[in-house]
Amino acid sequence: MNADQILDEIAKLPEESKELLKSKLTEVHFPKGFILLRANKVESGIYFIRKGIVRAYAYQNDNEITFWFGSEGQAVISMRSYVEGLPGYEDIELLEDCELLKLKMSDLKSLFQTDIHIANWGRRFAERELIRTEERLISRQFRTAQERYAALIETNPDLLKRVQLGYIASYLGITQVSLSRIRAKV
Amino acid sequence: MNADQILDEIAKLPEESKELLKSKLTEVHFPKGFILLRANKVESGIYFIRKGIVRAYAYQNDNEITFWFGSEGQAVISMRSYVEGLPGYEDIELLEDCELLKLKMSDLKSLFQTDIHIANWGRRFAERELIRTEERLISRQFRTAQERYAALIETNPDLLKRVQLGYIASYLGITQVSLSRIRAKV
DNA sequence: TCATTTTTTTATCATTTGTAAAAGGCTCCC
DNA sequence: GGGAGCCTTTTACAAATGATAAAAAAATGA
Repeated sequence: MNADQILDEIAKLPEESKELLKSKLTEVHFPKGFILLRANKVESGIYFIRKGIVRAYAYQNDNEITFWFGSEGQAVISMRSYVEGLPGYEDIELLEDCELLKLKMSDLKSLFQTDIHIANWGRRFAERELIRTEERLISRQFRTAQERYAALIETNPDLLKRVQLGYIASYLGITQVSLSRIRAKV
Repeated sequence: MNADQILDEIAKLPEESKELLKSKLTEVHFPKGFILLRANKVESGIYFIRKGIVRAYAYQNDNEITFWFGSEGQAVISMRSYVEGLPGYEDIELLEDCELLKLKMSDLKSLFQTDIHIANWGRRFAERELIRTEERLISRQFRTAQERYAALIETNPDLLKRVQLGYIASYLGITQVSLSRIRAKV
């Protein structure tokens, strides 16, 4: 996935604004296992995934909980750092070798002040993330673990092939043993 | 709560832009029990709560699930209508007589195209809602029902006084019986 | 390829949570 | 003051999920 595709997917931009935004992107590569963002740290960058898959996780007491997966086209970002300037709660780990586009939050935020198209692009970005987050919340509140697993297979069959079941169980909010039981039933 | 307070709380606006936005607000009153937004309908308005408390709920099979409460200062909005132009999943019911400020999405969206300050205000609005939603999701994924109840008392003691426990149990993702058990323990 | 490590499944038991039904409280209105 | 209706709590039982341990399967690396 290239920069144009990623930016356009969020919201169409006039050519001039898009070039402006693209000029702030730099390509970076990191290997599988690399920790891209750190919990309890104010992060200053946003990354867009050109290739690869990542997970966000945090600790509750002593056990690690995976609560997000990102793959091609998605933005890797500590929302708390981005929106509130506070340390985030999540580590982001690369589950494959990744090609990423890096954007400094400070660059983006100055563009917001001077280019109305980019300000609206940023608005669309937040709105899309909001809808995604709301859908995850509703899925969690309304569906049983079994239904959530079925929905995941439906909407994101890739994930099952690329991510180990322990992480998926954690994402679904159940133990790996429970996920195994669910898989055995179906 | 007045319009200035509500708008400023989301993000500061230059006086001129603020007056522009305020000129699009109209005050409306509805009684307790009124259904402000309807599920499966594309909604065209945003409401800000001056006074009162409301809940969002939806149906899963035959049982109703409350998944959001809004009170003074908060925006009542079908995010799916607002962001994607699609029918929302939620009914919004007023739990008290309410004083609301109504804003047409169409008015807001044209201001986004012409006033960069309002575009950034709209961006901040989405970002703040995003953080709130993310926090609810994380609370749900990381905390037990008992911890979520304790957190609710801590951060929102008002709610307990203004909303009946059946709705709160549903919001916490447990049955009213379970909530009773939790309350008995503490 | 074989040995080692990691991941997934299976089995058992303990705990939590849900369902259904009953009882107790509270409020409102006549 | 006393019902009627709604809200909340309690109880008993059933179902689902978690914890732990161990076996089986798959992946990794020398």
